Amino acid sequence: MKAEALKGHLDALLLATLESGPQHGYAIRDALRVDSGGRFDLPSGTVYPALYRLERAGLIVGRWATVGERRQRRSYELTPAGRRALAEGRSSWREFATAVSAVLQEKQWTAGG
Amino acid sequence: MKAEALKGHLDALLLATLESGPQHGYAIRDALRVDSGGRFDLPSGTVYPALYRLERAGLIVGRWATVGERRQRRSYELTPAGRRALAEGRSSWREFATAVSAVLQEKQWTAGG
DNA sequence: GGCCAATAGGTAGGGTCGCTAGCTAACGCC
DNA sequence: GGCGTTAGCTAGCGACCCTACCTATTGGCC
Repeated sequence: MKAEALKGHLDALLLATLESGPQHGYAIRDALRVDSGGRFDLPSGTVYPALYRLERAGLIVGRWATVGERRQRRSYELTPAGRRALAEGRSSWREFATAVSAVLQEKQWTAGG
Repeated sequence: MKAEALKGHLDALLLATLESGPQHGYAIRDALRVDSGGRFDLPSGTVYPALYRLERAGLIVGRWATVGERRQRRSYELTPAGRRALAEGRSSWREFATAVSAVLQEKQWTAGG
Protein backbone atom coordinates (compact mmCIF):
# COMPACT_ATOMS: atom_id res chain seq x y z
CA MET A 1 0.00 0.00 0.00
CA LYS A 2 1.56 3.27 -1.10
CA ALA A 3 2.01 5.85 1.59
CA GLU A 4 0.22 8.67 -0.16
CA ALA A 5 -2.87 6.57 -0.67
CA LEU A 6 -4.21 7.63 2.70
CA LYS A 7 -3.91 11.34 2.03
CA GLY A 8 -7.18 13.08 2.56
CA HIS A 9 -8.91 9.99 3.87
CA LEU A 10 -7.30 9.56 7.26
CA ASP A 11 -9.58 11.98 9.06
CA ALA A 12 -12.69 10.03 8.15
CA LEU A 13 -11.05 6.80 9.29
CA LEU A 14 -10.19 8.27 12.66
CA LEU A 15 -13.65 9.73 13.11
CA ALA A 16 -15.22 6.40 12.18
CA THR A 17 -13.09 4.64 14.76
CA LEU A 18 -14.38 7.02 17.41
CA GLU A 19 -18.00 6.54 16.43
CA SER A 20 -18.58 3.59 18.70
CA GLY A 21 -17.33 5.49 21.75
CA PRO A 22 -14.41 7.45 23.22
CA GLN A 23 -10.94 6.02 22.72
CA HIS A 24 -7.37 7.09 23.31
CA GLY A 25 -4.83 7.41 20.52
CA TYR A 26 -3.08 4.13 21.05
CA ALA A 27 -6.37 2.24 21.04
CA ILE A 28 -7.49 4.05 17.91
CA ARG A 29 -4.34 2.89 16.21
CA ASP A 30 -5.06 -0.69 17.24
CA ALA A 31 -8.68 -0.51 16.17
CA LEU A 32 -7.68 0.85 12.79
CA ARG A 33 -5.24 -1.98 12.30
CA VAL A 34 -7.77 -4.62 13.26
CA ASP A 35 -10.72 -3.14 11.36
CA SER A 36 -8.67 -2.81 8.20
CA GLY A 37 -7.47 -6.38 8.36
CA GLY A 38 -3.94 -5.26 9.10
CA ARG A 39 -3.70 -2.92 6.12
CA PHE A 40 -3.60 0.29 8.14
CA ASP A 41 -0.77 -0.12 10.60
CA LEU A 42 -0.09 3.53 11.20
CA PRO A 43 2.91 4.90 13.05
CA SER A 44 2.18 7.09 16.04
CA GLY A 45 3.69 10.00 14.14
CA THR A 46 0.73 9.76 11.82
CA VAL A 47 -2.01 9.28 14.38
CA TYR A 48 -1.24 11.85 17.06
CA PRO A 49 -0.74 14.85 14.80
CA ALA A 50 -3.93 13.88 12.97
CA LEU A 51 -5.82 13.79 16.25
CA TYR A 52 -4.57 17.30 17.09
CA ARG A 53 -5.72 18.47 13.73
CA LEU A 54 -9.16 17.04 14.32
CA GLU A 55 -9.32 18.59 17.77
CA ARG A 56 -8.25 21.99 16.49
CA ALA A 57 -10.95 21.65 13.87
CA GLY A 58 -13.51 21.01 16.60
CA LEU A 59 -14.40 17.54 15.34
CA ILE A 60 -13.24 15.72 18.45
CA VAL A 61 -12.54 16.65 22.06
CA GLY A 62 -9.79 15.16 24.18
CA ARG A 63 -9.82 14.67 27.91
CA TRP A 64 -6.93 13.60 30.07
CA ALA A 65 -7.60 10.66 32.30
CA THR A 66 -5.48 8.80 34.82
CA VAL A 67 -5.15 5.06 34.52
CA GLY A 68 -3.74 2.99 37.36
CA GLU A 69 -1.48 5.03 39.63
CA ARG A 70 -0.01 7.74 37.54
CA ARG A 71 -0.43 6.82 33.92
CA GLN A 72 -1.91 9.58 31.76
CA ARG A 73 -4.10 8.97 28.78
CA ARG A 74 -5.96 11.24 26.48
CA SER A 75 -9.40 10.07 25.54
CA TYR A 76 -11.01 11.47 22.42
CA GLU A 77 -14.68 11.75 21.67
CA LEU A 78 -16.66 12.90 18.65
CA THR A 79 -18.34 16.29 18.82
CA PRO A 80 -21.60 16.95 16.99
CA ALA A 81 -19.53 18.65 14.27
CA GLY A 82 -17.40 15.53 14.18
CA ARG A 83 -20.42 13.38 13.56
CA ARG A 84 -21.48 15.60 10.73
CA ALA A 85 -17.96 15.52 9.30
CA LEU A 86 -17.99 11.74 9.51
CA ALA A 87 -21.25 11.53 7.61
CA GLU A 88 -19.84 13.87 5.02
CA GLY A 89 -16.63 11.89 4.87
CA ARG A 90 -18.54 8.70 4.28
CA SER A 91 -20.52 10.08 1.41
CA SER A 92 -17.54 11.76 -0.17
CA TRP A 93 -15.59 8.53 0.13
CA ARG A 94 -18.38 6.68 -1.62
CA GLU A 95 -18.40 9.23 -4.38
CA PHE A 96 -14.64 9.14 -4.74
CA ALA A 97 -14.47 5.35 -4.71
CA THR A 98 -17.22 5.12 -7.29
CA ALA A 99 -15.41 7.53 -9.58
CA VAL A 100 -12.04 5.81 -9.26
CA SER A 101 -13.56 2.39 -9.76
CA ALA A 102 -15.38 3.61 -12.85
CA VAL A 103 -12.17 4.90 -14.38
CA LEU A 104 -10.13 1.86 -13.43
CA GLN A 105 -12.79 -0.41 -14.85
CA GLU A 106 -11.31 -2.46 -17.62
CA LYS A 107 -13.19 -1.74 -20.79
CA GLN A 108 -13.03 -5.24 -22.14
CA TRP A 109 -16.76 -5.71 -22.57
CA THR A 110 -16.57 -5.59 -26.34
CA ALA A 111 -17.20 -2.00 -27.19
CA GLY A 112 -20.86 -1.34 -26.91
CA GLY A 113 -22.88 -3.23 -29.59
CA MET B 1 -14.57 16.20 -3.57
CA LYS B 2 -11.63 17.26 -1.46
CA ALA B 3 -8.47 17.96 -3.39
CA GLU B 4 -6.19 15.68 -1.41
CA ALA B 5 -8.43 12.72 -2.06
CA LEU B 6 -6.65 12.02 -5.32
CA LYS B 7 -3.19 11.88 -3.80
CA GLY B 8 -1.44 8.73 -4.77
CA HIS B 9 -4.24 7.52 -7.02
CA LEU B 10 -3.84 9.79 -10.01
CA ASP B 11 -1.18 7.72 -11.70
CA ALA B 12 -3.38 4.66 -11.92
CA LEU B 13 -6.22 6.73 -13.31
CA LEU B 14 -4.01 8.13 -16.04
CA LEU B 15 -2.62 4.73 -16.92
CA ALA B 16 -6.11 3.28 -17.06
CA THR B 17 -7.21 6.00 -19.42
CA LEU B 18 -4.36 5.09 -21.75
CA GLU B 19 -5.17 1.41 -21.67
CA SER B 20 -7.59 1.52 -24.57
CA GLY B 21 -5.01 3.19 -26.81
CA PRO B 22 -2.68 6.18 -27.20
CA GLN B 23 -4.04 9.57 -26.29
CA HIS B 24 -2.75 13.10 -25.88
CA GLY B 25 -2.96 15.02 -22.61
CA TYR B 26 -5.96 17.09 -23.41
CA ALA B 27 -7.93 14.04 -24.48
CA ILE B 28 -6.89 12.16 -21.35
CA ARG B 29 -8.25 15.00 -19.30
CA ASP B 30 -11.56 14.81 -21.16
CA ALA B 31 -11.75 11.05 -20.89
CA LEU B 32 -11.11 11.23 -17.15
CA ARG B 33 -13.89 13.75 -16.74
CA VAL B 34 -16.34 11.68 -18.74
CA ASP B 35 -15.43 8.31 -17.26
CA SER B 36 -15.71 9.64 -13.73
CA GLY B 37 -19.11 11.14 -14.35
CA GLY B 38 -17.73 14.66 -14.07
CA ARG B 39 -16.09 14.07 -10.70
CA PHE B 40 -12.51 14.32 -11.93
CA ASP B 41 -12.27 17.59 -13.79
CA LEU B 42 -8.56 18.09 -13.47
CA PRO B 43 -6.72 21.28 -14.35
CA SER B 44 -3.93 20.99 -16.88
CA GLY B 45 -1.46 21.85 -14.12
CA THR B 46 -2.35 18.52 -12.62
CA VAL B 47 -2.37 16.40 -15.74
CA TYR B 48 0.76 17.46 -17.61
CA PRO B 49 3.21 17.23 -14.73
CA ALA B 50 1.75 13.86 -13.86
CA LEU B 51 2.32 12.65 -17.42
CA TYR B 52 5.96 13.74 -17.22
CA ARG B 53 6.30 11.88 -14.00
CA LEU B 54 4.92 8.76 -15.60
CA GLU B 55 7.17 9.18 -18.60
CA ARG B 56 10.26 9.67 -16.44
CA ALA B 57 9.26 6.53 -14.59
CA GLY B 58 9.13 4.66 -17.90
CA LEU B 59 5.46 3.81 -17.60
CA ILE B 60 4.40 5.71 -20.69
CA VAL B 61 6.12 7.07 -23.80
CA GLY B 62 5.20 10.30 -25.55
CA ARG B 63 5.54 11.09 -29.23
CA TRP B 64 5.07 14.43 -30.87
CA ALA B 65 2.66 14.49 -33.76
CA THR B 66 1.47 17.24 -36.06
CA VAL B 67 -2.24 17.74 -36.51
CA GLY B 68 -3.56 19.85 -39.37
CA GLU B 69 -1.02 22.41 -40.56
CA ARG B 70 1.17 23.22 -37.65
CA ARG B 71 -0.56 22.09 -34.48
CA GLN B 72 1.62 20.00 -32.22
CA ARG B 73 0.34 17.27 -29.99
CA ARG B 74 1.98 14.83 -27.73
CA SER B 75 0.53 11.35 -27.81
CA TYR B 76 1.19 9.04 -24.91
CA GLU B 77 1.17 5.28 -24.90
CA LEU B 78 1.55 2.64 -22.20
CA THR B 79 4.85 0.77 -22.01
CA PRO B 80 4.98 -2.85 -20.83
CA ALA B 81 6.13 -1.51 -17.46
CA GLY B 82 3.14 0.82 -17.57
CA ARG B 83 0.80 -2.10 -18.06
CA ARG B 84 2.31 -3.87 -15.12
CA ALA B 85 2.04 -0.73 -13.03
CA LEU B 86 -1.61 -0.40 -14.01
CA ALA B 87 -2.35 -3.95 -12.94
CA GLU B 88 -0.58 -3.29 -9.69
CA GLY B 89 -2.43 -0.01 -9.26
CA ARG B 90 -5.73 -1.76 -9.76
CA SER B 91 -5.10 -4.39 -7.18
CA SER B 92 -3.68 -1.95 -4.67
CA TRP B 93 -6.70 0.27 -5.21
CA ARG B 94 -9.01 -2.65 -4.54
CA GLU B 95 -7.13 -3.45 -1.38
CA PHE B 96 -7.14 0.15 -0.23
CA ALA B 97 -10.82 0.65 -1.03
CA THR B 98 -11.73 -2.54 0.78
CA ALA B 99 -9.82 -1.47 3.87
CA VAL B 100 -11.29 2.03 3.94
CA SER B 101 -14.79 0.73 3.40
CA ALA B 102 -14.33 -1.77 6.19
CA VAL B 103 -13.30 0.93 8.62
CA LEU B 104 -15.98 3.36 7.55
CA GLN B 105 -18.60 0.65 7.87
CA GLU B 106 -21.16 1.74 10.40
CA LYS B 107 -21.24 -0.73 13.22
CA GLN B 108 -24.90 -0.43 13.91
CA TRP B 109 -25.70 -4.12 13.54
CA THR B 110 -26.49 -4.49 17.24
CA ALA B 111 -23.26 -5.62 18.81
CA GLY B 112 -22.86 -9.32 18.45
CA GLY B 113 -25.99 -11.24 19.47
C1' DG C 1 -9.56 42.64 -39.72
C1' DG C 2 -10.46 41.83 -34.84
C1' DC C 3 -12.33 39.24 -31.11
C1' DC C 4 -13.44 35.16 -28.68
C1' DA C 5 -13.80 30.32 -27.33
C1' DA C 6 -12.01 25.93 -27.68
C1' DT C 7 -8.08 23.10 -28.24
C1' DA C 8 -3.33 21.99 -26.80
C1' DG C 9 0.68 22.27 -24.05
C1' DG C 10 3.47 24.16 -20.44
C1' DT C 11 5.67 26.08 -15.73
C1' DA C 12 6.66 28.21 -10.94
C1' DG C 13 5.45 28.13 -6.48
C1' DG C 14 2.71 26.84 -2.56
C1' DG C 15 0.22 24.14 0.94
C1' DT C 16 -1.30 19.95 2.81
C1' DC C 17 -0.36 15.99 5.18
C1' DG C 18 1.44 11.51 6.26
C1' DC C 19 5.96 9.53 7.30
C1' DT C 20 10.71 8.99 9.36
C1' DA C 21 13.24 9.06 13.27
C1' DG C 22 13.69 10.21 17.41
C1' DC C 23 12.28 11.23 22.33
C1' DT C 24 10.06 10.54 27.49
C1' DA C 25 7.69 7.84 30.73
C1' DA C 26 4.62 4.37 33.23
C1' DC C 27 3.48 -0.44 33.75
C1' DG C 28 3.98 -5.59 34.28
C1' DC C 29 6.83 -9.43 34.48
C1' DC C 30 10.83 -12.04 35.61
C1' DG D 1 16.93 -3.90 37.80
C1' DG D 2 16.19 -4.97 33.04
C1' DC D 3 13.06 -5.61 29.18
C1' DG D 4 8.95 -5.33 26.31
C1' DT D 5 4.66 -3.13 25.93
C1' DT D 6 1.66 0.67 26.45
C1' DA D 7 1.13 5.62 25.81
C1' DG D 8 2.09 10.08 24.10
C1' DC D 9 4.79 13.56 21.64
C1' DT D 10 7.64 16.41 18.06
C1' DA D 11 10.74 18.40 14.21
C1' DG D 12 11.57 18.12 9.73
C1' DC D 13 11.04 16.08 5.23
C1' DG D 14 9.21 14.83 0.78
C1' DA D 15 5.59 13.74 -2.35
C1' DC D 16 2.23 15.62 -5.06
C1' DC D 17 -1.80 18.01 -6.56
C1' DC D 18 -3.45 22.68 -7.09
C1' DT D 19 -3.49 27.71 -8.17
C1' DA D 20 -2.39 30.94 -11.34
C1' DC D 21 -0.42 32.07 -15.05
C1' DC D 22 1.64 31.75 -19.78
C1' DT D 23 2.09 30.64 -25.19
C1' DA D 24 0.07 29.14 -29.46
C1' DT D 25 -3.16 27.15 -33.10
C1' DT D 26 -7.72 26.83 -35.06
C1' DG D 27 -12.22 28.25 -36.41
C1' DG D 28 -16.55 30.95 -35.89
C1' DC D 29 -18.61 35.34 -35.97
C1' DC D 30 -19.32 40.05 -37.24
